[in-house]
Amino acid sequence: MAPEPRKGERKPKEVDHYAPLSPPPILDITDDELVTISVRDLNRTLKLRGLTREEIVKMKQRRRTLKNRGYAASCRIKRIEQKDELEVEKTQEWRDMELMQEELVKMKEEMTGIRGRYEALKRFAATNDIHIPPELQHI
Amino acid sequence: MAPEPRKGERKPKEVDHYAPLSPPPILDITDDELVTISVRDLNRTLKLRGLTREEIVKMKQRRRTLKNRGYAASCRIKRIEQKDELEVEKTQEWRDMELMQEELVKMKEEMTGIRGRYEALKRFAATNDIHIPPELQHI
DNA sequence: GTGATAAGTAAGCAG
DNA sequence: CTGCTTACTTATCAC
Repeated sequence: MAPEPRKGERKPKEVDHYAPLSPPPILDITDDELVTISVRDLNRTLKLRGLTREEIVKMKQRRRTLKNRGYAASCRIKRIEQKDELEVEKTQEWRDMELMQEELVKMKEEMTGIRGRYEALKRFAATNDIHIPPELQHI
Repeated sequence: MAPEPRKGERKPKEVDHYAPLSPPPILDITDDELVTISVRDLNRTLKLRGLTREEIVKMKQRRRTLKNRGYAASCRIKRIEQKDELEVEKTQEWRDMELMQEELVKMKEEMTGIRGRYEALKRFAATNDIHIPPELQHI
Protein backbone atom coordinates (compact mmCIF):
# COMPACT_ATOMS: atom_id res chain seq x y z
CA MET A 1 0.00 0.00 0.00
CA ALA A 2 1.26 3.45 -0.91
CA PRO A 3 2.09 5.77 2.03
CA GLU A 4 -0.97 8.00 1.55
CA PRO A 5 0.11 11.51 0.55
CA ARG A 6 -0.22 14.27 3.10
CA LYS A 7 -2.53 17.18 2.61
CA GLY A 8 -0.68 20.04 1.00
CA GLU A 9 2.15 17.83 -0.14
CA ARG A 10 4.28 19.13 -2.97
CA LYS A 11 6.56 17.30 -5.31
CA PRO A 12 10.19 17.79 -4.41
CA LYS A 13 11.89 20.48 -6.41
CA GLU A 14 12.98 19.30 -9.85
CA VAL A 15 13.87 22.51 -11.63
CA ASP A 16 16.55 24.79 -10.38
CA HIS A 17 15.28 28.31 -9.82
CA TYR A 18 18.82 29.50 -9.47
CA ALA A 19 20.02 28.45 -12.87
CA PRO A 20 18.59 31.11 -15.18
CA LEU A 21 17.56 29.93 -18.62
CA SER A 22 19.82 32.49 -20.21
CA PRO A 23 22.69 32.65 -19.77
CA PRO A 24 23.11 28.93 -19.11
CA PRO A 25 24.54 27.70 -15.82
CA ILE A 26 27.79 29.48 -15.08
CA LEU A 27 29.37 26.49 -13.43
CA ASP A 28 27.33 23.44 -14.47
CA ILE A 29 27.18 21.91 -11.02
CA THR A 30 24.18 20.07 -9.64
CA ASP A 31 22.35 21.23 -6.55
CA ASP A 32 23.54 18.16 -4.74
CA GLU A 33 27.17 18.80 -5.61
CA LEU A 34 26.95 22.48 -4.80
CA VAL A 35 25.49 21.89 -1.38
CA THR A 36 27.97 19.14 -0.60
CA ILE A 37 31.23 20.71 -1.73
CA SER A 38 33.31 22.53 0.88
CA VAL A 39 33.58 26.30 0.79
CA ARG A 40 37.30 25.97 0.21
CA ASP A 41 36.80 23.76 -2.86
CA LEU A 42 34.00 25.92 -4.14
CA ASN A 43 36.12 29.04 -3.93
CA ARG A 44 38.97 27.31 -5.69
CA THR A 45 36.72 26.12 -8.52
CA LEU A 46 35.12 29.53 -8.83
CA LYS A 47 38.49 31.18 -9.10
CA LEU A 48 39.79 28.62 -11.60
CA ARG A 49 36.84 29.18 -13.91
CA GLY A 50 37.40 32.89 -13.79
CA LEU A 51 33.86 33.82 -12.80
CA THR A 52 32.99 37.47 -12.34
CA ARG A 53 32.33 38.83 -8.89
CA GLU A 54 28.64 38.94 -9.65
CA GLU A 55 28.57 35.34 -10.78
CA ILE A 56 30.42 34.30 -7.66
CA VAL A 57 27.92 36.11 -5.48
CA LYS A 58 25.06 34.40 -7.32
CA MET A 59 26.65 31.00 -6.90
CA LYS A 60 27.21 31.63 -3.20
CA GLN A 61 23.60 32.70 -2.84
CA ARG A 62 22.42 29.60 -4.67
CA ARG A 63 24.46 27.50 -2.27
CA ARG A 64 23.02 29.31 0.73
CA THR A 65 19.50 28.78 -0.56
CA LEU A 66 20.09 25.09 -1.07
CA LYS A 67 21.44 24.86 2.46
CA ASN A 68 18.38 26.67 3.74
CA ARG A 69 16.17 24.20 1.93
CA GLY A 70 17.80 21.42 3.89
CA TYR A 71 17.59 23.28 7.18
CA ALA A 72 13.92 23.94 6.68
CA ALA A 73 13.32 20.27 5.98
CA SER A 74 15.10 19.11 9.12
CA CYS A 75 13.32 21.77 11.12
CA ARG A 76 9.96 20.43 9.99
CA ILE A 77 11.01 16.86 10.69
CA LYS A 78 12.18 17.81 14.14
CA ARG A 79 8.88 19.52 14.84
CA ILE A 80 6.75 16.54 13.94
CA GLU A 81 9.06 14.23 15.85
CA GLN A 82 8.67 16.33 18.97
CA LYS A 83 4.92 16.30 18.54
CA ASP A 84 4.91 12.51 18.12
CA GLU A 85 7.07 12.22 21.21
CA LEU A 86 4.63 14.27 23.24
CA GLU A 87 1.76 12.09 22.09
CA VAL A 88 3.62 8.90 22.92
CA GLU A 89 4.43 10.21 26.39
CA LYS A 90 0.81 11.16 26.91
CA THR A 91 -0.33 7.68 25.91
CA GLN A 92 2.21 6.09 28.24
CA GLU A 93 1.13 8.25 31.14
CA TRP A 94 -2.44 7.36 30.41
CA ARG A 95 -1.53 3.66 30.60
CA ASP A 96 0.38 4.13 33.85
CA MET A 97 -2.59 5.97 35.24
CA GLU A 98 -4.88 3.08 34.36
CA LEU A 99 -2.60 0.63 36.11
CA MET A 100 -2.40 2.79 39.19
CA GLN A 101 -6.14 3.22 39.20
CA GLU A 102 -6.56 -0.54 39.11
CA GLU A 103 -4.14 -1.01 41.95
CA LEU A 104 -5.96 1.62 43.96
CA VAL A 105 -9.31 -0.09 43.45
CA LYS A 106 -7.90 -3.47 44.39
CA MET A 107 -6.35 -2.02 47.49
CA LYS A 108 -9.58 -0.32 48.48
CA GLU A 109 -11.39 -3.64 48.20
CA GLU A 110 -8.74 -5.35 50.28
CA MET A 111 -9.02 -2.58 52.82
CA THR A 112 -12.77 -2.96 53.04
CA GLY A 113 -12.31 -6.69 53.56
CA ILE A 114 -9.79 -6.39 56.33
CA ARG A 115 -11.76 -3.65 58.05
CA GLY A 116 -14.79 -5.90 57.99
CA ARG A 117 -12.96 -8.79 59.55
CA TYR A 118 -11.40 -6.52 62.12
CA GLU A 119 -14.82 -5.23 63.12
CA ALA A 120 -16.19 -8.77 63.19
CA LEU A 121 -13.37 -9.76 65.48
CA LYS A 122 -14.19 -6.92 67.84
CA ARG A 123 -17.87 -7.82 67.83
CA PHE A 124 -16.92 -11.41 68.53
CA ALA A 125 -14.85 -10.22 71.45
CA ALA A 126 -17.65 -8.04 72.75
CA THR A 127 -20.27 -10.78 72.62
CA ASN A 128 -17.89 -13.06 74.47
CA ASP A 129 -16.97 -10.58 77.15
CA ILE A 130 -13.36 -10.50 76.05
CA HIS A 131 -11.56 -7.32 76.96
CA ILE A 132 -9.32 -6.07 74.23
CA PRO A 133 -6.38 -3.78 75.11
CA PRO A 134 -7.20 -0.17 74.22
CA GLU A 135 -4.40 0.17 71.64
CA LEU A 136 -6.08 -2.54 69.59
CA GLN A 137 -9.55 -1.10 69.73
CA HIS A 138 -9.56 1.73 67.26
CA ILE A 139 -10.86 1.06 63.77
CA MET B 1 8.43 43.28 30.51
CA ALA B 2 8.62 42.96 26.74
CA PRO B 3 7.31 39.69 25.30
CA GLU B 4 10.79 38.33 24.43
CA PRO B 5 11.18 37.98 20.67
CA ARG B 6 11.17 34.48 19.23
CA LYS B 7 14.17 32.96 17.61
CA GLY B 8 13.98 33.47 13.89
CA GLU B 9 11.42 36.22 14.17
CA ARG B 10 10.99 38.46 11.17
CA LYS B 11 9.50 41.89 10.93
CA PRO B 12 5.97 41.80 9.55
CA LYS B 13 5.77 42.63 5.91
CA GLU B 14 5.80 46.36 5.31
CA VAL B 15 6.41 46.65 1.61
CA ASP B 16 4.03 45.28 -0.91
CA HIS B 17 5.75 42.90 -3.29
CA TYR B 18 2.75 43.00 -5.52
CA ALA B 19 2.77 46.70 -6.20
CA PRO B 20 5.62 47.12 -8.65
CA LEU B 21 7.55 50.36 -8.38
CA SER B 22 6.85 51.10 -12.02
CA PRO B 23 4.19 51.35 -13.15
CA PRO B 24 2.60 52.58 -9.91
CA PRO B 25 -0.21 50.62 -8.26
CA ILE B 26 -2.95 49.95 -10.74
CA LEU B 27 -5.71 50.29 -8.21
CA ASP B 28 -4.26 52.06 -5.15
CA ILE B 29 -5.84 49.75 -2.62
CA THR B 30 -4.17 48.64 0.58
CA ASP B 31 -3.47 45.02 1.34
CA ASP B 32 -5.98 45.14 4.14
CA GLU B 33 -8.71 46.51 1.90
CA LEU B 34 -7.93 44.11 -0.91
CA VAL B 35 -8.10 41.09 1.32
CA THR B 36 -11.28 42.28 2.99
CA ILE B 37 -13.36 43.35 0.00
CA SER B 38 -15.77 40.80 -1.48
CA VAL B 39 -15.04 39.23 -4.85
CA ARG B 40 -18.20 40.81 -6.21
CA ASP B 41 -17.14 44.31 -5.17
CA LEU B 42 -13.61 43.73 -6.36
CA ASN B 43 -14.81 42.68 -9.79
CA ARG B 44 -17.09 45.70 -10.02
CA THR B 45 -14.29 48.09 -9.08
CA LEU B 46 -11.89 46.40 -11.48
CA LYS B 47 -14.38 46.75 -14.29
CA LEU B 48 -15.20 50.37 -13.45
CA ARG B 49 -11.54 51.37 -13.55
CA GLY B 50 -11.17 49.72 -16.93
CA LEU B 51 -8.17 47.60 -16.02
CA THR B 52 -6.67 45.36 -18.65
CA ARG B 53 -7.09 41.63 -18.44
CA GLU B 54 -3.50 41.27 -17.35
CA GLU B 55 -3.87 43.84 -14.60
CA ILE B 56 -6.99 42.10 -13.37
CA VAL B 57 -5.18 38.79 -13.21
CA LYS B 58 -2.36 40.42 -11.28
CA MET B 59 -4.76 41.98 -8.83
CA LYS B 60 -6.55 38.69 -8.33
CA GLN B 61 -3.24 36.98 -7.73
CA ARG B 62 -2.22 39.65 -5.23
CA ARG B 63 -5.47 39.06 -3.38
CA ARG B 64 -4.93 35.33 -3.38
CA THR B 65 -1.43 35.73 -2.00
CA LEU B 66 -2.65 38.01 0.76
CA LYS B 67 -5.30 35.45 1.66
CA ASN B 68 -2.66 32.75 1.72
CA ARG B 69 -0.54 34.87 4.04
CA GLY B 70 -3.39 34.85 6.48
CA TYR B 71 -4.00 31.13 6.12
CA ALA B 72 -0.34 30.43 6.77
CA ALA B 73 -0.47 32.55 9.90
CA SER B 74 -3.49 30.78 11.33
CA CYS B 75 -1.94 27.46 10.43
CA ARG B 76 1.13 28.37 12.47
CA ILE B 77 -0.97 29.57 15.37
CA LYS B 78 -3.02 26.40 15.31
CA ARG B 79 0.13 24.33 15.38
CA ILE B 80 1.59 26.00 18.43
CA GLU B 81 -1.77 25.92 20.18
CA GLN B 82 -2.02 22.18 19.65
CA LYS B 83 1.48 21.75 20.98
CA ASP B 84 0.69 23.85 24.04
CA GLU B 85 -2.46 21.85 24.58
CA LEU B 86 -0.51 18.61 24.53
CA GLU B 87 1.97 19.97 27.03
CA VAL B 88 -0.77 21.21 29.34
CA GLU B 89 -2.46 17.83 29.23
CA LYS B 90 0.81 16.12 29.98
CA THR B 91 1.39 18.39 32.97
CA GLN B 92 -2.12 17.77 34.25
CA GLU B 93 -1.73 14.02 33.92
CA TRP B 94 1.54 14.27 35.75
CA ARG B 95 -0.20 16.12 38.59
CA ASP B 96 -3.00 13.57 38.72
CA MET B 97 -0.43 10.84 38.82
CA GLU B 98 1.29 12.49 41.77
CA LEU B 99 -1.97 12.73 43.67
CA MET B 100 -2.79 9.12 42.96
CA GLN B 101 0.68 8.07 44.00
CA GLU B 102 0.24 9.89 47.28
CA GLU B 103 -3.11 8.29 47.89
CA LEU B 104 -1.62 4.91 47.14
CA VAL B 105 1.20 5.44 49.63
CA LYS B 106 -1.19 6.62 52.31
CA MET B 107 -3.40 3.64 51.72
CA LYS B 108 -0.49 1.26 51.89
CA GLU B 109 0.52 2.73 55.25
CA GLU B 110 -3.02 2.45 56.52
CA MET B 111 -3.09 -1.14 55.32
CA THR B 112 0.12 -1.96 57.14
CA GLY B 113 -1.31 -0.44 60.29
CA ILE B 114 -4.54 -2.33 60.20
CA ARG B 115 -2.80 -5.59 59.34
CA GLY B 116 -0.53 -5.08 62.33
CA ARG B 117 -3.41 -4.51 64.71
CA TYR B 118 -5.27 -7.46 63.28
CA GLU B 119 -2.27 -9.68 63.87
CA ALA B 120 -1.87 -8.27 67.36
CA LEU B 121 -5.47 -9.03 68.06
CA LYS B 122 -5.00 -12.61 66.99
CA ARG B 123 -1.88 -12.97 69.10
CA PHE B 124 -3.79 -11.52 72.03
CA ALA B 125 -6.47 -14.10 71.46
CA ALA B 126 -3.96 -16.91 71.20
CA THR B 127 -2.16 -15.97 74.42
CA ASN B 128 -5.51 -15.82 76.19
CA ASP B 129 -6.80 -19.12 74.86
CA ILE B 130 -9.62 -17.44 73.00
CA HIS B 131 -10.84 -19.39 70.02
CA ILE B 132 -11.55 -17.26 67.01
CA PRO B 133 -14.03 -18.48 64.39
CA PRO B 134 -12.16 -19.78 61.30
CA GLU B 135 -13.60 -17.19 58.92
CA LEU B 136 -11.90 -14.47 60.97
CA GLN B 137 -8.50 -16.08 61.13
CA HIS B 138 -6.95 -15.47 57.79
CA ILE B 139 -4.67 -12.52 57.34
C1' DG C 1 -13.06 30.54 -4.92
C1' DT C 2 -11.74 29.39 0.01
C1' DG C 3 -9.07 27.32 3.50
C1' DA C 4 -5.40 24.36 4.93
C1' DT C 5 -0.94 22.42 4.74
C1' DA C 6 3.78 20.73 2.88
C1' DA C 7 7.75 22.38 0.76
C1' DG C 8 10.64 26.07 -0.51
C1' DT C 9 12.60 31.03 0.07
C1' DA C 10 14.30 34.79 2.77
C1' DA C 11 15.24 37.37 7.19
C1' DG C 12 17.30 37.38 11.47
C1' DC C 13 19.50 35.44 15.49
C1' DA C 14 23.02 32.52 17.88
C1' DG C 15 27.30 30.45 17.93
C1' DC D 1 29.72 31.14 7.68
C1' DT D 2 26.52 27.35 9.56
C1' DG D 3 22.29 25.92 11.46
C1' DC D 4 17.82 26.93 13.10
C1' DT D 5 13.39 29.13 13.37
C1' DT D 6 9.87 32.28 11.87
C1' DA D 7 7.20 34.73 8.30
C1' DC D 8 6.08 34.51 3.82
C1' DT D 9 5.25 32.41 -0.98
C1' DT D 10 3.90 28.73 -3.83
C1' DA D 11 1.91 24.31 -5.16
C1' DT D 12 -1.68 21.14 -4.14
C1' DC D 13 -5.46 19.08 -2.23
C1' DA D 14 -10.34 18.99 -0.51
C1' DC D 15 -14.59 21.12 -0.45
